[in-house]
Amino acid sequence: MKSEPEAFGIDDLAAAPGATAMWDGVRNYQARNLIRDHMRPGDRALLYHSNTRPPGVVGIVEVVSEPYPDPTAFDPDEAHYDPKSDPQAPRWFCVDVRLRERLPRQVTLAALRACPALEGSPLLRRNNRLSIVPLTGAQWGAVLALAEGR
DNA sequence: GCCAACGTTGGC
DNA sequence: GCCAACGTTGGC
Repeated sequence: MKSEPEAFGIDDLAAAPGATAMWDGVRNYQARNLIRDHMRPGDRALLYHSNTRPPGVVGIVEVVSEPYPDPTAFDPDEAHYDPKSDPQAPRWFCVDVRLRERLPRQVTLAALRACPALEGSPLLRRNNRLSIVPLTGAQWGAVLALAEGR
């Protein structure tokens, strides 16, 4: 799960009550489908900081809610307001996530690119604009191995 | 339904 | 700050 730390990063999540926050604002259909159709309580995800120097994976979060309609889509005062999302037929979904741990050290995009086990991951596709990408178990393990310096 | 214009993302 | 990629919009 990708976010810009300037907007909402691992420090913001850590500072939230219960280290838990609503992962809102996803406005991409592919990412929406991943949330709505695949995320369930207990699932874990890597937290990735984008648009920062250096970009990379910084922590592990846990999904702690079922997917539910993103309330920020209904609120004209919200930056991600979408008048086309009808509360009766919500277009956008979110989940609540809780910070489980900060990685002992950030796994930079450069390190991810240099890791053979991650070759072909959608995360590393050039100009990846998906804010949520799926990982295989092997890829998950490879990222954690990098974080632990193995 | 096509496609050009436009806006956004995000690495560098 | 630049720029490539790509999703979205809207005129036709």
